[in-house]
Amino acid sequence: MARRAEITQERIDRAALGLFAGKGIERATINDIAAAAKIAEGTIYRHYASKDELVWRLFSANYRDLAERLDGLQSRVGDLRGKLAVMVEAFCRLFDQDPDMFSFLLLVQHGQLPRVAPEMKTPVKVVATAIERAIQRGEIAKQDPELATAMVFGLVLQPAVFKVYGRIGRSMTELAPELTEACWRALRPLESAADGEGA
Amino acid sequence: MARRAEITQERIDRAALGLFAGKGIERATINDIAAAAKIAEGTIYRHYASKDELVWRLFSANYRDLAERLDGLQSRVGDLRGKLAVMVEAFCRLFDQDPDMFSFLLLVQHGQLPRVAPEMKTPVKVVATAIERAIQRGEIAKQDPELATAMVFGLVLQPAVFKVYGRIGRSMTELAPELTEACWRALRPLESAADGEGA
DNA sequence: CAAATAAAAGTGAGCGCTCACTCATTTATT
DNA sequence: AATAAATGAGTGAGCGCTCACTTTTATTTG
Repeated sequence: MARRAEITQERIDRAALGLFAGKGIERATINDIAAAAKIAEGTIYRHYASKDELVWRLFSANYRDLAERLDGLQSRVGDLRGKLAVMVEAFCRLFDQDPDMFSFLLLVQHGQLPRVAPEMKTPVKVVATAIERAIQRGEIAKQDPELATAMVFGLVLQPAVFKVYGRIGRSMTELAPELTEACWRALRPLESAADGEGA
Repeated sequence: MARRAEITQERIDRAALGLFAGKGIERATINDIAAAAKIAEGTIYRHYASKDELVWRLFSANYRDLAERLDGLQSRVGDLRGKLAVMVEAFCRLFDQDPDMFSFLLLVQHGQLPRVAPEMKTPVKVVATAIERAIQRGEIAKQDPELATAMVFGLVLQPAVFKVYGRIGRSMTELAPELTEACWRALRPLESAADGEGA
């Protein structure tokens, strides 16, 4: 059993995530990470071939995980309004639970996104698919689904960024209903489904 | 006359902006910048005391400039709807004109924002002030102005990010009216001002 | 005006330092 | 005893920055 190694790897991952989120990828050195994880520098290389691989694994695992989670929730609901509600809620809850992870994802996305394989499930694809179907179904107005996806992401991510900078006091979870409402209004729902669920 | 120096400085600025936007601050070396500007490495230090200062000047000058521009336009219009329209339009136009600058601003904001003096005019403050006044005036529903500001920024910036990644084909300028509309809907306008200006 | 002088701008080899990565050795697990 | 895991001093490439020197531009002088 490689129990010892597992524990060590988890310590590395946690330490790295925190440091990356706190001071950025480049400014967090392998030495910093080793110190924070209370292991030796060389040990990190028993678990990862390079710093680059560490960053990539941390990113891709968490990114895929988020996508998987959102997709699981979304698939249990029929209408886009409901899908948005559960996904925004889940995102906000996860953010409040582990802000470091989201700082990290936001921070490295620019460097790592180009690496994601085209077939990988991503949060963007999950939301985009839900929106496309809602357009076909006539639940929301006809529009560019990519633009609609971008707007939904912006509507949720930017408040998260503001929160990271301390510009917003309330927790993301508290904001979730408002954000869902805002997404819904931005997407120009057509008059047919049940309206009037706002706070 | 220091004409020569001016030209050189502009070459440095342009080269740096492009490289920073393209490969990130840390991965763009002073050597890269000098090569792209077709000058010697040491010359850069006749104009900037350090790489850090170069980054900061590039950021703060452009950031302040954007704020100034938005504020100038915004002040000529009375209602929030109109203010948003001109600001979003201007932002989109500037983005299309110089995408590198926006990639750069988006990229470095995390590192540089903590440095901005509290009294400095920023795009965020300009928009936030306009929204606060519109709430007081009863033009839009009562709500957290910081959250509203975040939503407006997300609604415009995230499509810009998508555009940078090639997920959106149309130019930002083309999208401006749609984005303004989306902001307006997200902000929950109260029924009183003239509606029906959409595309 | 040209020649002489001063000042500014540009150059690039080299320096010091940081940091990702290695490896011979030690410690823990089976 | 054998294998796996951890250690940390050591290594060298890469980078920001310096500085002695050259070239260009501006100013002064006869």
